[in-house]
Amino acid sequence: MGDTRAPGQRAGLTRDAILRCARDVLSEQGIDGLTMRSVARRLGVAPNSLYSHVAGKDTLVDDLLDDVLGEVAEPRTTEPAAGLRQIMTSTYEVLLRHPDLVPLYLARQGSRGGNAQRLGEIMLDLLDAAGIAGPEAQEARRVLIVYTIGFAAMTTGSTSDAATSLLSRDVLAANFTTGLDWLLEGILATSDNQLPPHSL
Amino acid sequence: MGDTRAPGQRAGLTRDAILRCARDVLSEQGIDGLTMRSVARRLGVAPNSLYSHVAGKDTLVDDLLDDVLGEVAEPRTTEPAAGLRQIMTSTYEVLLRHPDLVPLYLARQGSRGGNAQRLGEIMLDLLDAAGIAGPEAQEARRVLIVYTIGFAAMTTGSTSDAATSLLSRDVLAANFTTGLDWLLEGILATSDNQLPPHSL
DNA sequence: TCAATTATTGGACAGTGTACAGTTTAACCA
DNA sequence: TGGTTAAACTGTACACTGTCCAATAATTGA
Repeated sequence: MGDTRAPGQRAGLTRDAILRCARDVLSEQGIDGLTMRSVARRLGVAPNSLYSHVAGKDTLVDDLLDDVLGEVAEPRTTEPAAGLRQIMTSTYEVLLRHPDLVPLYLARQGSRGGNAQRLGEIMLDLLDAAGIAGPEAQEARRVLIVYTIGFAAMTTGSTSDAATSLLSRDVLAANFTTGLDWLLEGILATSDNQLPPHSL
Repeated sequence: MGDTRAPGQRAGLTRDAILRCARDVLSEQGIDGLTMRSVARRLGVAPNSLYSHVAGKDTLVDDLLDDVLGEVAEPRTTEPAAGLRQIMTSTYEVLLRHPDLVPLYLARQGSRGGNAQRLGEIMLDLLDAAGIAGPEAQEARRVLIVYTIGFAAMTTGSTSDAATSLLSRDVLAANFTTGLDWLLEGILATSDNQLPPHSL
């Protein structure tokens, strides 16, 4: 650790580098191990240095969560049922890829960052194409989001629970899809323009 | 605050009093305001005193969560669909009565205390009566729990979201029931002994 | 009545997020 | 090229957190 820097000497710090590092620390040390100081230490930098690139710990975590949502694939169709199933499934897969983040999403009830907003609007567009708009659309969206994050938490969490480990990821993922289809069926059934019967 | 106590003088502290007080602090000051010191201050006691009745902050919060689950009413029937609907609805209502706790349930993925265990076993019994046992029963239970807590979070959370406040609690509660029935329908349909058609 | 246990305190420690005031570097404009 | 300005980074420090330790008073039981 001989490479101490005098005040003023640049370290080449970057908002992205900090986010990446925070993600690494989180996955290696868990949520309790994620501190400004631990991130700074791993970057070989004084804790305060982070504040030149990040507003604070809360927004760091917020940014972290929203950053990951950038991995969610946009749906490749404008057909409501298929599009919604695609976007939710992609979200579910992204969450499974970052198990450590899932409890954070739950505690903060999602994310309000740019990526979250973008995905949210895509969902509203799809719902609108199904004839669902206004408050009902907002609600349907929240149902889908809660279901997806909740299910990811179920798939992901508490490996200490003996009963859980008996269930394979695949089984749970399959159940995610069937439950999602139940929800979509129910949501889209409230629409005025009914869908063609076999669209699900 | 003249009533300082010398070391050794009893304050009549109680585990239950501490839990109740912690709940009050939580609902008034939010999760960030819930500290050992704030609870102790409100009880007119030194922070360390709490450690004679509670193992630490983590278990305090755990106990708090499980304590509230004691309010959930046991189902008044052994008929699976009705019983499950009763127990989940009661849980949902209890959660709505304690909105501040909901994010904590989410972050900790439920509760592992005695009350949680009792309720969980009642659910398994009901599922068993419907011919669902083993891993499928575990999974069905988790689906129901995640759905219920998740929906409570949706009903409860983020009053800052302008769109949300347009939806009344009643509308959301009604939606909880319909979604719950979808899930029950789907879960119980996987059973071998089919239910009589109109049992839902 | 005396001993043992328990509840409570003051004081302290390590760790947290973050503000402040400096120092160096890089960027920009003459 | 040189001088000015803005930004990156540091050391130090503060208020706050959860929790341990040793001392003390009250309670309990024999």
